[in-house]
Amino acid sequence: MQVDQNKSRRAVILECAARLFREKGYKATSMRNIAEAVGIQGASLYNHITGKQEILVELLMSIARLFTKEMNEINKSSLPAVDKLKRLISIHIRYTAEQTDAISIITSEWAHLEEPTLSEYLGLRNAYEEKFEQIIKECIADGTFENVNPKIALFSILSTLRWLYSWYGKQKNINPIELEQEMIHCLLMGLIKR
Amino acid sequence: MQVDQNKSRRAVILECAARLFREKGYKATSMRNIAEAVGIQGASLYNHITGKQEILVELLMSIARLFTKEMNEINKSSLPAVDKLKRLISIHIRYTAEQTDAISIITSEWAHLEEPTLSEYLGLRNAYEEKFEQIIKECIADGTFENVNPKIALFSILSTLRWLYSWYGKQKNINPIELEQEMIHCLLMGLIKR
DNA sequence: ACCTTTAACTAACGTTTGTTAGTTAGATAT
DNA sequence: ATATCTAACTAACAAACGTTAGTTAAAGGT
Repeated sequence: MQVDQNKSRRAVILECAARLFREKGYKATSMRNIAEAVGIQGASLYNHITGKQEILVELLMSIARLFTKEMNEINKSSLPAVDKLKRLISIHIRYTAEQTDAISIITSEWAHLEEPTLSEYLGLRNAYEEKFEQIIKECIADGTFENVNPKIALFSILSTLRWLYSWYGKQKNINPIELEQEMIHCLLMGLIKR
Repeated sequence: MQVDQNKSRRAVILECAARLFREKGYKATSMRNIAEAVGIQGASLYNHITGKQEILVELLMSIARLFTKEMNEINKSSLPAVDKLKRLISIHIRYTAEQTDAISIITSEWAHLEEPTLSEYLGLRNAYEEKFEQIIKECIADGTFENVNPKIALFSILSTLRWLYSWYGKQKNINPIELEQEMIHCLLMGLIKR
């Protein structure tokens, strides 16, 4: 029994599917498209996965759980709230660079999840956003931020981080460290008290 | 000949299609879905439109041309660059409120455009982004903004404005005027020299 | 040497897709 | 009154879809 090769084959399928889902979207990508990218026949995919939806679930939920875990670890720390935000920005940039395809899918294809996974995903997302907002409120409460509307600040920061993938990679002459510094500046400096 | 009713029927189809494209995506929305929303049979749609792609083209390009026109008018004015940015933010918020479905589609479904319309759309979008970036550069040149990376500032602002639709409307207790003020604050204050 | 497992294959299924063809009832124009 | 036009209908098409069934060749275990 070659568990190792089995797993790697499955990983290749997930990888190819992620790339195609990103390029064409979930619905526009057929099982035969994915199979062709892997180099096998469409029906052969079913030796490794139970169906198309399972691919989406696996790609999406693994990322969702990753961000949930990171958020929990940050909240366990005793960092000042504004440093928690900087860590979050840093994490978004890192995962966007490392797993661009999967990040792209979680941002733009989550609506194709079927129940009950859809509810599970939305639960994780809402929890993440609420914790994010809570940190922003802390920044206001401890006097670091001006008295901005926390929901608008949250939305402004999160939408930029989520759409990083569509833009990162096209810019050749930006290194990740500069990017991180500039984004912290653009996203947070408007909120910090002067 | 009832041109008026003909036009309104066509408008209803575009409206229903926009809503469905937004809710389920272009590929996941069938012609029969659209027809059902209108209250006719699928095949009857073809008395008013030439096909599914035409609906997407019409919805998308009308918005693209709208933003192109607004950008040109702003650039014709002799406003200070930072006020041009404020006008752009204002315009994005207004159209997002007025035409949420179409705005949603231009942000998330443009990739389903077929050639040659796809190239035409991307041309308009690139021109818009370049003019937007040029205004940011003006703000840096005239000393209003700090010496930030203009591409990162552009991306940060634009992604927030583009994703407004996914978020606006869920927030009951925010009026458009407050939203505009807060967004100008969140998006621009981090850039302005202190 | 024999049995089991793995992972590929071909063939086919029932459904849905976008679209076309042909028809028809009612409104409008002459 | 007759002809034309509009906008709906039913029926059907060919293609593509996700998926299932059954088969086969090779690899691994005993």
